[in-house]
Amino acid sequence: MTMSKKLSPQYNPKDVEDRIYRMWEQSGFFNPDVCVRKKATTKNAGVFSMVLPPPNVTGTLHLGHAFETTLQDIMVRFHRMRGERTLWIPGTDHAAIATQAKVEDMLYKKEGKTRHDLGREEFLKRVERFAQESRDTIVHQIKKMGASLDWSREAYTLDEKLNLAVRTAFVRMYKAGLIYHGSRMINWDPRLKTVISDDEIEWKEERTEFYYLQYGPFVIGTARPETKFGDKYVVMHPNDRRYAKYAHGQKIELEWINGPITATIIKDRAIDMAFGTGVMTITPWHDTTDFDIAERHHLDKEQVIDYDGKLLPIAGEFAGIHIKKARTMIVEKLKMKGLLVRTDTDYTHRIATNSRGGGVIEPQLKEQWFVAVNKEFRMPHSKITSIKKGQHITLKGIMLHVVKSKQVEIMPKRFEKTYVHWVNNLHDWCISRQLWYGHRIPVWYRSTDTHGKRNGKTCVGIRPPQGKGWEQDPDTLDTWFSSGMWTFSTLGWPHATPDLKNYHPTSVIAPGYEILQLWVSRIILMSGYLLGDIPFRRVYFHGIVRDKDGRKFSKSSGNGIDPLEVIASCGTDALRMSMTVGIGPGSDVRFDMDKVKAYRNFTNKLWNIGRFILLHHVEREKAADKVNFSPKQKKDLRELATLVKKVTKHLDAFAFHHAAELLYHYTWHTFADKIIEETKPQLTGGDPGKRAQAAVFLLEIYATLLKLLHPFMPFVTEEIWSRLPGAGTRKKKNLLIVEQWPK
RNA sequence: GGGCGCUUAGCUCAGUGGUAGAGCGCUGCUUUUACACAGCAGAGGCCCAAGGUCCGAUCCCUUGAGCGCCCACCA
Repeated sequence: MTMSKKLSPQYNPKDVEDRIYRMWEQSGFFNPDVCVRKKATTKNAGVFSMVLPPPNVTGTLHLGHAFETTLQDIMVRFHRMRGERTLWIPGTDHAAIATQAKVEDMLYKKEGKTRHDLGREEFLKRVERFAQESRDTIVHQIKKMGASLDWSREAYTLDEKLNLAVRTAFVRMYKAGLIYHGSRMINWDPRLKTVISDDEIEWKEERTEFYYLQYGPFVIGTARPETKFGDKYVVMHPNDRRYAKYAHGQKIELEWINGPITATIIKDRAIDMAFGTGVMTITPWHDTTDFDIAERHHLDKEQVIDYDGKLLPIAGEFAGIHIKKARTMIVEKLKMKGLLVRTDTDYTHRIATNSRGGGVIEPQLKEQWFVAVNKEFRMPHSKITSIKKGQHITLKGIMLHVVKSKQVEIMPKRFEKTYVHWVNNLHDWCISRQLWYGHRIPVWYRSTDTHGKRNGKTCVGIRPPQGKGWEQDPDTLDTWFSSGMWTFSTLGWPHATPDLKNYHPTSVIAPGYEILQLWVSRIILMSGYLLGDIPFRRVYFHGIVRDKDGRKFSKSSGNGIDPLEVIASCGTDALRMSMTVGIGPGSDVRFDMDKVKAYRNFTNKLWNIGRFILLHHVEREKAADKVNFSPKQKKDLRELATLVKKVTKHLDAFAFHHAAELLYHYTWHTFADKIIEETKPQLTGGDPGKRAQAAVFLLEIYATLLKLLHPFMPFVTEEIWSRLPGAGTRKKKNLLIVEQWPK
């Protein structure tokens, strides 16, 4: 009776959660090595391993992270309780461009300075400081979610350990010819002064004017007259009868923006005869399509816009003017010269912006480092089924093969199509960035001429070369290059560590579907080449958490909710349940505080069932260890056994929403509403033996429920568990986190 | 222009080839000694539309409508 007095009629998560989490941490059970040592599992037990998709150190976590963390922790706790050697690795991502942009922004707002005012070294110190603060906040938030991560293995994508992995990867891929330095069309952000990859682009619709210009005998259409200075090729379809009298290669004299020029006729099938006038001029330096046409016909390519977004001398009187300003001026001049035929005003087109900073992307022809995805190479080693060592293959080939052959299973299945489609259309991956925060490219040059042209020696190596005069490439690597190695760099690669041997390939990875291209596919690529292996057996994609009205959470709409606020008002267990029940795999979630409250009520219900049972605990003391159950009780226990089977089956199938709902329903509407109510007369009756028998019976079911509910609601279940007397046949009492999963 | 997803109770969403489910909300009763963050009772649905397959469809197939997302170099 004494214990029950301590229990208040309302469960108060604030009194419980931090204490319980500390207890788990001190127990060491988040670490599988400790689990083996303390006999919570064995050396030869099966393995369940997973990496936490590392959050960016750009600030704080949002409800999407809470959702993601919940799903993963459910898996991890389930597998740990099943006695598997369970490892879940935490960490954070330096998120090069996002973090740098954020710090630059703050620096400018607070001090009016740019990164160049501070210099590379000082600026990086600032970024490091910011990253460290973010990392602390994030770790705190993750712990508040109850995540049972092995903090002794925490990693950061910029750790020296991971930096070695990155350099090693770069060097190996370079030597295999899979990383090359070359001049290609890239996406240039004039604001952040860096290149970004195709996948970092965010397209925005924009209404602009569409101009029809007189170009000699032709009329051409354009939305961007400010790029047209260098246009000296006019292209049309070879089958276009309207222009049959013009021959490929024919020269035409015409009056253009800044005076007379000689244009050359080009016939190319890329032209859409039905669009506009069926004729266009090309700007090969600043447009992918135009570049391809120019390549096919060996045409000149001239830069028109510089890397600050200003026009170059080729623009004559407009040189030095920013393209934003230049457009109206140029249109004005065209009008004066009578070259403007007409203007459409309701033209919408899509402009590319940098999703990490918002700058408008200007395509440029520029030298960068790339990963060649379509280049054939000999597989250096392979654990992948039906790809042999020495076999000729491409990176794209590996990426497709492991998924199509189900060595990597994508769930829900519909995302497999997205993956395959994306990989099929994959272009070479631009991995260099003109940023300061990130992994420095492990390439050194000697003797550069005054124009910055490398006419001397190049050294690509894991360590700096010996001798004088070597200068390291100033650029850094795409943040996804290092996070693409996350599943194995965190386990110690390139060293052959025990962790790598024990826990790789990982069992599952559970990111949001929006990160399929950016991250998941990159890990498969990197792991496929560098380890000749799959990085994980399963990808379980979850959806996006939206607000009550279905909008995405974002800073601009000011609808962000801090998970910690929700936890403060309803507790972590309630938040976790609300992000589990009723959410189909891969579907988006609308966050609703009312739903959290509903599960806070459930948490309280579970708590009060415990209170009630403990109230009658004294009766149980007098009972024999083993009691005989009545036929009705046996029937109830059989029903419980069925529940155990169903819940286990659903968890194995990643159907967390089903498992949670079953448990919710059984606990409340079968156990509390029916079984307990039916047992009450016996429990409060005059026969002490029967009273004790009833208490044992209820405790039997309740103990099983606490175990089943633990992955979903770890705090309240562990707390109640710690107060329960030994139930049924249990001899020694463990922490619930390592209790054996019911069979 | 391709591809994908969604359309089920007032709201948010699960779900199944055989008379429809949850949470919240709503109505009525109950301050019963675990819980009012509760209990009991209840109202509420041509499961988007039209065809087809089937003994039988909300679930499978076809077409269409509305909404949403992803991908794509239309100047």
